[in-house]
Amino acid sequence: MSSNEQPSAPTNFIRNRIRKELESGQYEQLVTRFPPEPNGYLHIGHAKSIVLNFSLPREFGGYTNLRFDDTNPEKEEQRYIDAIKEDVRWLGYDWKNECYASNYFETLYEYALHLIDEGLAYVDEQDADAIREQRGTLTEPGTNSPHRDRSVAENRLLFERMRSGELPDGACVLRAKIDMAAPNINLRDPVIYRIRHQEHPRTGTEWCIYPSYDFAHGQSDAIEHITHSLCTLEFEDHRPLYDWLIEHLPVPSRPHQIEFARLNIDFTVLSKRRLTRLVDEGHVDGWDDPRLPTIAGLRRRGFTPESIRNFCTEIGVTKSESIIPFGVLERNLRDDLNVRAPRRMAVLKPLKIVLTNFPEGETEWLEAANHPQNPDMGTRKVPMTREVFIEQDDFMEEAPKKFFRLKPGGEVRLRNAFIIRCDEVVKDSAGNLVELRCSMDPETRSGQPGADRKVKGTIHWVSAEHAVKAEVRLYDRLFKVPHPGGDKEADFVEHLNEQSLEVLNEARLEPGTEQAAVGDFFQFERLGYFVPDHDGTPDRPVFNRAVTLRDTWAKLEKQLRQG
RNA sequence: UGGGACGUCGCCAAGUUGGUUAAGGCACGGGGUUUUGAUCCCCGCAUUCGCAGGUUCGAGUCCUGCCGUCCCAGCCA
Repeated sequence: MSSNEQPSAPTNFIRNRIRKELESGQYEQLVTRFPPEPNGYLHIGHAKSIVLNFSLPREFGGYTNLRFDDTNPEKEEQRYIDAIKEDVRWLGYDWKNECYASNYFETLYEYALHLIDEGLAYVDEQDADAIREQRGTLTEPGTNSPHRDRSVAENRLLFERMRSGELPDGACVLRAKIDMAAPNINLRDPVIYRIRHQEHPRTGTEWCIYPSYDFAHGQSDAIEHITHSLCTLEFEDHRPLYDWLIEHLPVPSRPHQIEFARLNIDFTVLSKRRLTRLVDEGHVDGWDDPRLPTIAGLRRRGFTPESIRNFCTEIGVTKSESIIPFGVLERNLRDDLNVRAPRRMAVLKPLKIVLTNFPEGETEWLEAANHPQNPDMGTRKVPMTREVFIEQDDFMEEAPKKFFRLKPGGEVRLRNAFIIRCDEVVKDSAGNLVELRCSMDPETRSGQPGADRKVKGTIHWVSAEHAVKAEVRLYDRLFKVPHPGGDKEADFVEHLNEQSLEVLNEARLEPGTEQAAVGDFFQFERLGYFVPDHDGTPDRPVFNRAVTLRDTWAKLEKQLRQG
């Protein structure tokens, strides 16, 4: 097994319901669908839906369709269709059928005609404002449209004219005739077709009328013989309409809509509207910006499909709305990469040290394990020379007692090498730290008898002569507040964290690491998990930090600072 | 003030048709191992299920009434 995926899915109300239905023989196989609208990129919230929709049939038998809900050509584009397919595949799922609501436009049109013939739909040529006013309010019933009781023949004629293209946008709509006094506003004669002279990414200019979500979704489910149409809570109020249409139309099957709570994560936004704004207004560098919770962004950041799937399974599926800490997502990445990522050494902010008793001009190749707990991952040789770089953070001139790293006169182990002592701190005339002069204890070299001598700290390093210079990008939360989208007063972009990206230009990698390709991942020991970014070039590698390691010292240090 | 839904430990979340001591994960605290202050391993962590009543031998699970939160008045999905 290449990953450490959780063995069993936790139980949830949808799974329980399906198990019971299967036991009572209500249907022979489970058919679900993942129905994105191609008007933006998929994000981690979609991943929750994807994992649910694909894992259920996988467990109980059946299959999942990928269906593009492409009923609004004003916002939909082919590039989004392509990106969505790539993201679903990357997450590890394969759909049975690639479907499009637009494939059913002709059938849907016939269904509309059927409703008209049954006296259950009518054409209304009032404008949007008039229709809105007649809809009533949350506490007052609506009033009937003056066109509500047109004859079937007239409705047919008008609807055909809508399709013919002779009418401009907004000239009229087709409405289902249900009940203007219904307490559920969705039942107050909802609009089911509107005129849109707009080229569609799939059907081109074939149509100038498009079905609304309500009219297209359930019927598409029925056409595809979807048994369970899983969607988020905000559609709960639409279920009566969903059912009404299914019951009044000659559809080939009877799907059931079940709603679950959408995913919320703190310090980020998870709505396509807001993500689109961040991209369009240039607050981030495209849909795959590593700070974004988009699938493309998470992938570029260094997240693995396994970690995202595990996360989605771990958080569960319920009807209660919750906000998951971003750290939960990060921990899932760590858990996955901890067992799989080869270890390397890299120094983010270099501090030069000279090993005064190490022979000048010489290189010693030391053996280093690629994974401390997994010998199967093998070993590699790392070069040691007289001059090496260590992390600036690993040296303190005036260190607190709990600081286990290097300090004047103190000892520390160089990972995979030997123990050194800091003999001298060299500064320039301005008092800036220039380098450290240290002596090594050759007896403590890894593999030597003296190697078991204990010192408090072990730090990572790279040979100054061999290290490869690289750019390393560190990411922090995109927003400064836990719920950027929940602020009624301020626009969410005002809460953007301007320090969410930190670019390090002086990082040094253990030689060989620069050969890595996009898709590879490493643990840079003591620092975190890093992946090559596609912005990198052979002579200028670029790495993204996906996530840090759990850092107990940082936590302790913070506590000490706060007293 | 209409309709729909939700409310179990700091964060998630199990709790079959009411039946002894309210799963599990994360976080947190303590201890052990460790050449990553990482990982890993132990141990601890809700007399209580939004609140108040009621039914019952027995209720997180049933009833009643409150309280709180979210969604709905697009020719968006």
